[in-house]
Amino acid sequence: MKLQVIHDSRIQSLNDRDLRQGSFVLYWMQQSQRAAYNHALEYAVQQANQVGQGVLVVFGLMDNYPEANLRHYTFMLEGLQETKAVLGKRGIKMIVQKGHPADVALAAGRKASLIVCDRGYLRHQRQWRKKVARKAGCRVVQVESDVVVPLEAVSGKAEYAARTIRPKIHNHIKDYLVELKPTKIKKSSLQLGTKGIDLSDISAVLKKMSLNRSVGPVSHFFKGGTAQARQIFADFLRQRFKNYVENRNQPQTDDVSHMSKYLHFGQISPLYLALQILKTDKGYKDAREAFIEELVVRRELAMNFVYYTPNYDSYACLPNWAQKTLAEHKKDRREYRYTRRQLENARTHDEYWNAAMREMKSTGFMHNYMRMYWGKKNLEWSTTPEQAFKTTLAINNKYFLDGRDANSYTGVAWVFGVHDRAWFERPIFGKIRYMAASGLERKCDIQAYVKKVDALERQSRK
DNA sequence: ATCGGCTCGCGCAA
DNA sequence: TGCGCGAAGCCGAT
Repeated sequence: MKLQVIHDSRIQSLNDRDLRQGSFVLYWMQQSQRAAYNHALEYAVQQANQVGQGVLVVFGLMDNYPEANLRHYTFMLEGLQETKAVLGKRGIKMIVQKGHPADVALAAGRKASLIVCDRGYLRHQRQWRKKVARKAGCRVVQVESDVVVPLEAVSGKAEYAARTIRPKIHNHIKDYLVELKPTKIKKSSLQLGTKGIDLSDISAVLKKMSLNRSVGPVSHFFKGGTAQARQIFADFLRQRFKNYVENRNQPQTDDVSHMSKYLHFGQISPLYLALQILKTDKGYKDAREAFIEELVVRRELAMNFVYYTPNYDSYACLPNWAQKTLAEHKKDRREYRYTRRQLENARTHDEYWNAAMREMKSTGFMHNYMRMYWGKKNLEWSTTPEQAFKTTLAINNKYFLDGRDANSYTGVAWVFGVHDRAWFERPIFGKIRYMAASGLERKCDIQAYVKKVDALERQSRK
């Protein structure tokens, strides 16, 4: 049987240890929480087939995950439940165990011949993998499955802007837009004795966990899982894709893909989405290009940012020109100033901004165009830019299903000048790009957006 | 409705 | 070293 192609650039040994005479190959799943289009999983299957063993998949479910709350945990568990079931049908046992992910991986890996892990670009994700590689008694191999073009193949440094990374990505993208079909397994792992928690009742699992419950689930808007993601994306391609170019910056419409939350939890593969786009009618050339721009160029610029910028979550990550100009305007008079509480309660004088905040709280999502406006106003209405940065990131990560993503950190930093250029100097913002309510009125039907959010809020109260 | 100016720095051409 | 141009804009002039 022909092996599925996994480029060498996706595969990295994280330690120098050898394969061991164990009883299975362990796939420690953490970022890529899916059964399909998962290079780490397929690599593990290939390796297991070679030594005549099965693949055990383990996921570490942690109490009090930093900044996560009931909303995020619910969405994630909905996805994990499905992934476990789908893997089971393929003869692959998946267990979810409570504990710190690295500890769970190490414990499950004691009898493994080899540990395979997937890849994440945030600080803690990298630390966990490092720890497992250091302490494991066998070889640990990391397989990238979270971007279309592996980061190091694109660039070895923090890119300055979209325009600098764009040609570098397009130089390689063709090589990586290749199908990844499931490799047939030679030996089932379903008989392995290792026990995990029962995922059949998600609310029962959640009840027993220690976690922040201040923000409720949004399953009636967005349910977690690969099947849901595929369904939403298929609907997008069928109904909304034709409007994408015209409407993607029109917040009163819903002509967006809604994939970012599924991408964040690894429930859908960016490669799968890109390949689906290639299958669309060639007549939608502009929409195809615009979507690939968002999915690959901008998303992978965000990955590049967090990977090569150690302090991606602090104010000091901003470029010098941005910090300088904001410092020069620190003392400027602020006509409006709101506390974090006022902001979170959507109690500002600006009904457009309030609507954006309400959409975020009630659905776990905010239209992309409003995310920019929302962030820019946080900067305008905070006492200092440093405080604005902190508050914006905190609220972002609290309510968005895709909070704490590389795109969250990059999106917030963009508000303060990252990947952007200088503009006409004005109060508070200095040379940072400004956005105004009048711009919303000029460019979109912002009243219709407010009404849309009113309706969404009513729906969420039901 | 459309246009130019504003402004910084990267990366390429020379 | 010079020059073009860019993650989503604003504003005033025409």
